[in-house]
Amino acid sequence: MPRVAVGTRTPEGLRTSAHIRSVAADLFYKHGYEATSLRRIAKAARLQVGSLYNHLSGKEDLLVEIMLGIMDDLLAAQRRELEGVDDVKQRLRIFIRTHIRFHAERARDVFIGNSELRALSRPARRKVVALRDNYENMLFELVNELGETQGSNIIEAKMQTFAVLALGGHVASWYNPGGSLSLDEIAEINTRIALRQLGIDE
Amino acid sequence: MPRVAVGTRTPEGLRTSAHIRSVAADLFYKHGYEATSLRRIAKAARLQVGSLYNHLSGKEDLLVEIMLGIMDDLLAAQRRELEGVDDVKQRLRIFIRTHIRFHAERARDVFIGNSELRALSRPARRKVVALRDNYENMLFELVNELGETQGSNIIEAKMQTFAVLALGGHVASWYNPGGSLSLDEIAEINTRIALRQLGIDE
Amino acid sequence: MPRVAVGTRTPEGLRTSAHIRSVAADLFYKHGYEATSLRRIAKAARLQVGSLYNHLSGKEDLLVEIMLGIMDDLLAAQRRELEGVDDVKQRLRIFIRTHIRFHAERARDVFIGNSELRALSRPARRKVVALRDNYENMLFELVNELGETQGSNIIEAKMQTFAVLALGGHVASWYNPGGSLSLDEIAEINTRIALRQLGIDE
Amino acid sequence: MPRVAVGTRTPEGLRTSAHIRSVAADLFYKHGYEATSLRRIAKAARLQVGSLYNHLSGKEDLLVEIMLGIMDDLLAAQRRELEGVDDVKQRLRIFIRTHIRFHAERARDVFIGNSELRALSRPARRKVVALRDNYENMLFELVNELGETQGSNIIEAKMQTFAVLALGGHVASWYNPGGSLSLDEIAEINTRIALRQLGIDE
DNA sequence: CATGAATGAGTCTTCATTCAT
DNA sequence: AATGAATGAAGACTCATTCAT
Repeated sequence: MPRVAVGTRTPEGLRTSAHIRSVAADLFYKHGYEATSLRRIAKAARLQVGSLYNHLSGKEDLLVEIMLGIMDDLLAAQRRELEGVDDVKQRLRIFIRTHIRFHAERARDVFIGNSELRALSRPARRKVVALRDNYENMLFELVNELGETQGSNIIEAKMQTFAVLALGGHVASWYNPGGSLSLDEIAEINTRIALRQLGIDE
Repeated sequence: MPRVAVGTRTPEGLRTSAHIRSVAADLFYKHGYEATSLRRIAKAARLQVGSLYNHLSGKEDLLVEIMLGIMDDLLAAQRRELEGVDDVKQRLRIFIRTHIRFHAERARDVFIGNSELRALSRPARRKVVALRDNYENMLFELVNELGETQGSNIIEAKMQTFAVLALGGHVASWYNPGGSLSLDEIAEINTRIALRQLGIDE
Repeated sequence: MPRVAVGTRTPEGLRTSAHIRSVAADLFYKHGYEATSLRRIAKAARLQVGSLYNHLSGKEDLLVEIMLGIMDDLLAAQRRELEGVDDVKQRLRIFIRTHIRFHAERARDVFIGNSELRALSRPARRKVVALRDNYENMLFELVNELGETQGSNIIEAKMQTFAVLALGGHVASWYNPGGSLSLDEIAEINTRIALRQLGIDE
Repeated sequence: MPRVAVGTRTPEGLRTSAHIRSVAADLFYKHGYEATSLRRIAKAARLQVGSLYNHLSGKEDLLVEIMLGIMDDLLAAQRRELEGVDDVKQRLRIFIRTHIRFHAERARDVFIGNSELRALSRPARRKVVALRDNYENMLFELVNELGETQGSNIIEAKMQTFAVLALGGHVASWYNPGGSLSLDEIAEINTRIALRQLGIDE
């Protein structure tokens, strides 16, 4: 179920709507949600401020859509990649690689997602947090399973889960497509780093 | 050289001044710098907004002081702990433990320091970034030395440096003094996690 | 000459047009003209805001039509009821009863007419005021005639005219079809009250 | 207990505060509450819009203070005038005269009070309505007492109560200090009109 | 030092209206 | 006729900052 905008029925309007969202995400990424005014977004989208309201119901809309969208996509990506894989170690490897890769590929939105949770109103935050907990649990269970089948390697499951997740967030905070390392290289290296934390060093 | 506030000569004023800073840090931590108005700070400090200006020269002051202060303290802590230690592996272990411990103990300010860089004006940001680069280099060099003396363990020095630093930031983002694990336990566990990344598993 | 709307040629359109006006009057009654936006009217009429302009030339249109319409109808009602009656006292009795009854029956529009005069633009206001003066004069002359033929009863013709008219307005402000008194009873009682003011107590 | 403004402690500020309220009442009277913007009020008070907020906590404040103030004063005036008077007919006469006189003397605020009830938020409206019910009851009881002691004169107590109150409102809607009749004359004439409604014609 | 008050630019949002489709 | 989208002005309110007292 795609998250659609308010009152955009024509293809033209749909493009405008998407454009606004893209421009807004850029600005949120660069300056932060609170520091980004609708004026600025409107100007960047070459629109009057009031016109924005044909495409959204309020400033928070823009943030909520980014945050829910990124979590929807992330969960979907993991489910897709993990489908049909049974071996725990293999699932862990895939989960982490997908996690890192996604966090690099979608760095902008992922970064917003990680830094602007506070800016959400309570009900919106609840929804986002639910998805994040969901995601965190997927990894936590894998780490636990790993511990049960390979015992000695796990130091403290919760904290190691956190550490892996944090690595994704950190990659998102500095990844830049024009850098000296390719996306594949970054994914590969950081996957190995994360696996090492879990005691898997190959 | 201690970073002092504007117009705080009397001991009473010094207390007020410190109180304002503490209250401000709490609010920055909870709601973010941009989302925290001077009015809110004034109310929390039981003052009128105008009175704040007897203790600071502007809103940014509060942020700059936190950010420079935390880096000063962090660098000082590392220098103190590392003094007289020569063995690379030992130095690394100490650096990481100090890093994690500091990030838990000073979670509030460290978290602000990590999330509000964007909010700084250019000149202030430059100063803070210089200190952070400085700090990053301390670790980077240790990681490199480790690689040179123990070769095979290092995957990619820069990225592993980042990974360790990120771990501290992440600890700061969830650490809570009332939690089920003690500060020592957290420092210990996360130090082991970080060392593992670097191929040191003991 | 009936006051018709802009661009309502088809029977379907005429119904839409009337529907808008009815919905608008409801909202003006409940929240006042200034506090009622075209958006709200459109939503209540299950239309888009832009579509309203197929049926009216501007927001004021809606108000002007109500206000002129109510005065047209009121004047017409009085002329109809008074036709062929010659006796002054009898004419007065009929005028007042018709006045009260009309103000209860048409409470919604009458109330709008009394409270939103200020909201009209100057030219529109002039037209409405002319009709109201016209109406006021009908009663004023009756009161004067009464005074001339029955002398002592009139205290101050102008003010007593006002008092009677005000009674209608006040009935309109609280009349509710579902109340405990019937329309006939209300008309009867308030007619007696008004006549008493004029010294006619029977 | 006087209803005071927000944050006005200096005599200078108090004067500004009173000035704002006076200017606002004028504009509410002339154009209505909804049609009066804070911009307009600020301009009329020779202030910046933002400065208004040193003297009030929001636009509604201005309205609430007028509406509660007028009812406080009206109730106080009646209590003062009725003090020590026992005879029902005499009390009624005094109540009505005071009612009319007050409605002429304080026409501006009384008119606002009568026309802007809808504009109030629910909690504010409740407070005002409670006072109005209170006042209405004072008269209703007098009318009932009159009916009990002089039977035949009362047609329908509730409606006659309304009629008398409405007369005050109507006087307030047209009274103008520069008119041809003095305040005393207006009070006298309208008191007689109102008493006549109640069957007291002297 | 603290305060109440002022400023002017800014915040998000809503307004009536227009118009191509 | 109806719609989605645009406009530009205006809405109430908050902001960081200044300053006389």
